[in-house]
Amino acid sequence: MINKEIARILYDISEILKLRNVQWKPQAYNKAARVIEDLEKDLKEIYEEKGLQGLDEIPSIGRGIAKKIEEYLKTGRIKEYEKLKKSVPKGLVEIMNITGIGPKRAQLLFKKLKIKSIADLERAVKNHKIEKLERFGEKSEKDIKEEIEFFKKRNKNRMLLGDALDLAEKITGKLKAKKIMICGSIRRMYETIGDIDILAVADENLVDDFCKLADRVLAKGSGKTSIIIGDRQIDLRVVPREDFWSGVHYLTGSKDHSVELRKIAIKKRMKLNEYGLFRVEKKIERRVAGESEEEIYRRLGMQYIPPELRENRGEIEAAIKKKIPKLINYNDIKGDLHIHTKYSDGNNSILEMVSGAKKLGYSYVGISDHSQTRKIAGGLSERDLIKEIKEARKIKISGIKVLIGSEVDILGDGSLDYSDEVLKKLDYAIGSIHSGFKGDVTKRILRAMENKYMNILAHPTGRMIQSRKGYELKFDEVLRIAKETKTLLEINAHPERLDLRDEMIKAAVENGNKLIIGTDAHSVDGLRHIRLGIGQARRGWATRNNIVNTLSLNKLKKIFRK
DNA sequence: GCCGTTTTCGGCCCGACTGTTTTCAGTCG
Repeated sequence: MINKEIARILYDISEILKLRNVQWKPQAYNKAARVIEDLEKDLKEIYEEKGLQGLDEIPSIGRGIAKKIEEYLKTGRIKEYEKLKKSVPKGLVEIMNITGIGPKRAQLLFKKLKIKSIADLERAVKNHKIEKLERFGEKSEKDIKEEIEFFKKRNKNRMLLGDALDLAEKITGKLKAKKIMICGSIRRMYETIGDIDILAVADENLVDDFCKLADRVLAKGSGKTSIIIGDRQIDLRVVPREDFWSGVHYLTGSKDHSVELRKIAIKKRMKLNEYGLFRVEKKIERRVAGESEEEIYRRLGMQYIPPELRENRGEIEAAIKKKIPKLINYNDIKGDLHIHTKYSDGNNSILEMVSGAKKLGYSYVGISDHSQTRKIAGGLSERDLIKEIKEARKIKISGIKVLIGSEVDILGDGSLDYSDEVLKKLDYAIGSIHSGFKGDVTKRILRAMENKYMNILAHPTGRMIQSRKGYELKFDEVLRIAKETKTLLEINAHPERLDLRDEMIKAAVENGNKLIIGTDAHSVDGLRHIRLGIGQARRGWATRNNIVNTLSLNKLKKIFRK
């Protein structure tokens, strides 16, 4: 997608401008780059439809940047960018990737020591040239040395939400505090995580105990401590009890959301920071909110905004108009229907998976092993499937009903991997694309949805976070036909998938499609990932009504009859 | 460079931590 390329250029321009001591513009370019990165629609498409005007209408993009985008779309380059690149030594921007080195220090290093790459910097450290510079010293040199080492082995990939959540909970589990909460992008259930942010009201020893977990301590203060574990940064902020919720709000972000709220506060002659919301009168500040997040939003004249929506993607406007929907809750799910067992490529028996589901408090559970063509995943022949159906039908555990389904491959021509005769014996069928990503996948999916036995379309885009882009899909078409054929769209909660993505869930919700959250669990442990799917659903503005496995089994069965 | 119920000009979020400082600049999130 061209958006990523353009965003990268704008980021680069922002960094170069910083190096050149240009005021304000770097922020403007940075903001525009972030907006473009997050944009659903292709810039090329927008430009073809509405021209320069269309680009200008995108928030944070004005005449200047719109013209540059136009130039890039037309010619594949931006003259001013080429010029800017030549104006600073290549590699100087790279140096700013070293933590602790910003534009000012990068410039100084270049001016005094002719340093224009990380390799140069490393040599200078070795020869103890840095510590002699003004405003540098022994400690700075040592820090830079460590940061270069860290930079080299740093895994630049962000963590998957599932992994980050597990790690964060492991850390908070080891700490003793009066109050403690995981904030940041984890609390927003963003699909990938950079740093982990934790806020606490301290017990004695909290900060010391936290530092004992560290491989490296980056900063240790009474309010803010940063450590590295493995190749991950974890920030701990400690606040007095009365500042806990304003602190949580601040640390949850997103940054863009907070900045927007602060601007609104200023217009109302107030000030928002991590200590609360303050009314400012004659230079005297009086706290008017901060006991709770609800209070902060209320005093700003808007509805409460749940963390999963705080991305400055329209939620603030909606909250002012009191149009924030009541999102699905984390305890609303009554059953999980995307589950694998030993019959195909799962690790546990049907009985073990059902017991695991029962422990989660579900009232029903569905088994869905792979179909015959998926040999690599232990796909079941028709005979084996009939055997599995028999076994599943025998399982009786009080309080939980067992359904038997299948995750059936959608074949190259859009037909399903079992005959209708076999599909008829199942309680439900999930259709999946597992191969042939290059072809016309939309066509295959549309045809498959016409099959009256296919109730659910699994992981609709086929993407794997950070490793596979997913197939080209005419999503509007899929939404339309899914609605027409009463096919449910899955929100796959597997940590590597989270498919549908948040914006697509929102589009589905707006279009009136019904959705279902499934874990794709291959073990009992995998069942707990349902919360990732719920988080994703919430990020897509989904309510209970949009998600069918919040319904009782009887109501769900009615939906299954196509 | 972007943006507008104080503004089409003049603002642009806000505070913590660190090192080298004698009151602060630079960097970070």
